[in-house]
Amino acid sequence: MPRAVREALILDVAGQVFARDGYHAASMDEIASGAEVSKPMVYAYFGSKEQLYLAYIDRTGGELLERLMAAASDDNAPMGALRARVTEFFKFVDEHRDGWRVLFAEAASSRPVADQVAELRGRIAALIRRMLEDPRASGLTLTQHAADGIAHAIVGAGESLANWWLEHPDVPRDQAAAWYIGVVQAAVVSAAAPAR
Amino acid sequence: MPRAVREALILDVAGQVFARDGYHAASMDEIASGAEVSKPMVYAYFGSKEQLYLAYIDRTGGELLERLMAAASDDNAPMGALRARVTEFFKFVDEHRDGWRVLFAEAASSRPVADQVAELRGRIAALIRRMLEDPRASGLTLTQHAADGIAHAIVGAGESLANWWLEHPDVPRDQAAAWYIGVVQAAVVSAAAPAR
Amino acid sequence: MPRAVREALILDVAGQVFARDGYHAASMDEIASGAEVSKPMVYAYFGSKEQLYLAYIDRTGGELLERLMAAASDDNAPMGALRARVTEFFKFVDEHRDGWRVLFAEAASSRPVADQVAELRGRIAALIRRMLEDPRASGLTLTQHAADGIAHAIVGAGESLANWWLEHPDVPRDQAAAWYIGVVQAAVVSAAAPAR
Amino acid sequence: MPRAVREALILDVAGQVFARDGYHAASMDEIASGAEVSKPMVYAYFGSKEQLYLAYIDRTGGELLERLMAAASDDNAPMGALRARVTEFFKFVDEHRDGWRVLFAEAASSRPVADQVAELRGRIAALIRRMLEDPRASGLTLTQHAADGIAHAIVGAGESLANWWLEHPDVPRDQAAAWYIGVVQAAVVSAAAPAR
DNA sequence: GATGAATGAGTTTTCATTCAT
DNA sequence: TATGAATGAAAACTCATTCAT
Repeated sequence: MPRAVREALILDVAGQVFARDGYHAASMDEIASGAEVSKPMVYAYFGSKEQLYLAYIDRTGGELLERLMAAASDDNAPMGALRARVTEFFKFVDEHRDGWRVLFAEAASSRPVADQVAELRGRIAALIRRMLEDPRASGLTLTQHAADGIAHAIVGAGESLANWWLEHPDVPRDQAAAWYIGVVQAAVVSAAAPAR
Repeated sequence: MPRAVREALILDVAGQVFARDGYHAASMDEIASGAEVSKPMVYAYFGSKEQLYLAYIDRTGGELLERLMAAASDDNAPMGALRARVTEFFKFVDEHRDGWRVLFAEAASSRPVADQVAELRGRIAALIRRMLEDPRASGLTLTQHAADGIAHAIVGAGESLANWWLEHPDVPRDQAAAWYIGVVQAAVVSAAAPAR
Repeated sequence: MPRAVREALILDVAGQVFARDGYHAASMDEIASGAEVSKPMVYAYFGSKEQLYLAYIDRTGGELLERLMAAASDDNAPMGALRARVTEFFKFVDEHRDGWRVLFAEAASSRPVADQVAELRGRIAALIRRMLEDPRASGLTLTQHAADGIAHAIVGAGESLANWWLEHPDVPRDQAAAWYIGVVQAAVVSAAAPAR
Repeated sequence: MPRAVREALILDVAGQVFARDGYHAASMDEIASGAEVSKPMVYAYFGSKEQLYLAYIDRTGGELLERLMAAASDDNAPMGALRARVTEFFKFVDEHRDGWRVLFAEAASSRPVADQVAELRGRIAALIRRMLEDPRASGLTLTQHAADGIAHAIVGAGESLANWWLEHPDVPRDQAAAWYIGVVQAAVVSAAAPAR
C-alpha cells in the first residue's frame, strides 16, 4: 500500500479516536491497531502523538477553511456571501463530525496544538471581520478591536449552535443555518450602531 | 483543620492544576502536595480524580449560575436584566480565571464531566431563553427549538468573546461586555423577526 | 522495611545487573524484580535509570576513595603509604567485583556518568600525584602536567593489572599487589630523573 | 560503487557513531543513513549490529597492531624498539580518535566484543612481554605470570595516559610519549629486580 | 544488488489507587 | 484521622531486523 494512502487512513482512524477520547486519553496503540498498522509505522509517518494530532487538525482545519473561502468570494454582496458560507459551514459539520469535534470541542491540549487551533479560529474570525468592516454591510467603521472581538463572538456562536444542532438531529440543517444567519446579521447591524 | 476548610483548600489547588494542565495531564500527586495533604486524604474526601474534577466544576459552575441569577430577577425589564447579567458574567470570568478555564476551555474529558458541563451550559442557556421568550422582548413567540438553539448560540458567543478578551487585556472589561450586550440584543430582535 | 534498607538492597542488585550487562543493556525491570520491589518503587527512590547508576557509582566510588585515604595518612613515608594503599586497593577489588567492574570497566555511558567516573579517577590520581610531588620520594620537582599525566598512567596501570588479576585467580593477591608497587616505585623514580 | 569501498565507508561512519554514542546507544538507522546506504545493505554486508561492531574493532585493532609491529623489529635493541613503538602508538591515537575511543573506552558490551578487545589487548601485551623477557633488557628471568601481569599493567598505563593526553591538547604528543617511555623503562627495571 | 515498507519485542517512565500502620 | 510505602496497568516511543519488490 503506497505511503500516501496509509497516511490518510491513519489520519482517519486517529480522528475517530481523538474525537471519542480526547487528545490525552487517546492511545497510539489503539490508533495503530485501528488502522491495521504497527505502531512503529505510525511513528515513522508522523513522528509523535502530538505531530499526529497536529497533522489531523491541519488536514481538517485546512479543508474547513478552504470550503468557507470557496463558498463565496469577497466580491459578492456581503450578505449573500454570509448565507453561502454559513450553509457551507453547517454542511461541513454535518459531514465531518469527528473532525469537527476534534477541531473545536477540545481546545485544551499541549501548547502547539492550542496555538494551531487558535490560529484556525483566528482565520475564520478574519473572514467574518472582513464582512463586518465592509462598508456595504454597515455604514460605520469599527475599531480594530471591536471588529476582532465581535468576530470571535460570532465564531463562538456558530460553534455552540453547531454543537447544539448535533445533539438535536430532528432540527433540519437549514433551519439551524437560518438561525445563525439571523444572529450574524443582527450582530453586524448592532456593531454598526455603536453599542452603548 | 476542619474538614470543610480542607475540602475547599484542596478544590482551590485542584482548580489551579486542572486549569494549567487539563484534566488528564493533571496529577493527583501534585494536587495533594500543593494542598499540603497526603494523597489518601484527597481520596478520602473526594473518592477519585474524576469526582474531584466534578466537585470543582460543581462548585465553580454553581457559583457562576448563582451570580447570574442574583444579578437580576426575571421580573425586571428584560434588557435591564440582560445588562446586569452580562456585566456579572464578565466580572466572574475576570475574577475566576482558573475556574473559567476549567469550566469552558476543556469540555472534552470523560463522559460524566462532559455531561455536567453540558448541563451547566444548558441552565445558562435557559436563562437566556427565558428572555428570548419574554413577550416584552420580542413581539413574537418562538418555537421551543428556535429559542433553545439561539440561546445556545448566544452562550457560545459569550464564551468565545470572554476567551478573546482574556487574551486582550488592554480592552476594558466593560467594553467587551458592551459588545456582547449589543450582539445579544440584536440576536433577540433577529429571533423575533423570523429569519429569512 | 525501612526506606534506607530498601535503597541499599536495590543498589546491590543494580550493581550486579550493571556489572553483568553494562549500563545500556541493563533493564530496570530486572533490577526491580531482582530486588523484589515494584518498578515504581525504584523510580520513587532513585528517580531514573541514570540517577540509579550514578547513585551506585557514588556509593562504590566513595567507599573506594575512603578506603584508600584511610589506608595511609600522607604523613607517612611515601613508600610506606604506597604499599598500604595498593594493598587496600587490591582488597577492594577482591571484595567488590561488581562494583569494580561497573566503576572502571564501563566508562562509556551518558555524559554525567562519564563525568562522575572521570572525577573519581581524577581524585585517585591526585592521591598518587601527591606522592610523586613529595620531595621525600624524588629529589626533583615535576611540572604540573607531568605529575598529572604520570599519575593517570599509574592509575591506568593499576586498573589494568587488577582486571588481569581477576582473570588469573591462581595468582595470589599480594603477588599482584607487589608487582604493582614495583611498577609505581619505578615510575616515581623515572619521573624524578627527567625522562630522556 | 564496488563492494569493498562501500564496506570501508560504512565502517568509517559506524566508527564515528560508535565513538560518539557507544555500542548500545548507536543506531543502525543513523549508521545506514550516514553512509548513504539503505539499512538492508548494511545487513547484507555485515550481518548484524554486533558483527558490524566486531568488524570495526577488527579493522582498527588490526591496523594498530600492524603499526606497532612494523615500527620496530624485535631484533633491535629493546629500548630502541620501545621508543619506536610508543611513538607509533601515540601517533595512532592522535590520528584515529574515533577508533581509539571505540577500542578502549568501551570494553563493556556483549561477550564476543569484550573477548575480541581482550584478545587485542593481550597481543599488545605480548609485544611488551617479549621485551620484558629479553635478556638484554633485564638480567633476570621473570615467571610467565609476572611478565604477563606486568605487561598488562604497562598496557593499561598507556591507555590511561593516552586518554589523559587527549583531554590535554596543549601537551605535545612527544612529551606524553616520553613520559610513557620513562614509566615503561622503569617498570622493566623494577620487574628485573624482584620486587620486595 | 538494492530498498521502501513493515514489525515484534522491549525500553523507560508515569499515574491513579490502596494497604498496613 | 492521617500517611508512608507500595503497586498493577498502561503509556509513548525506539530499535534491530526482515520481507516483497
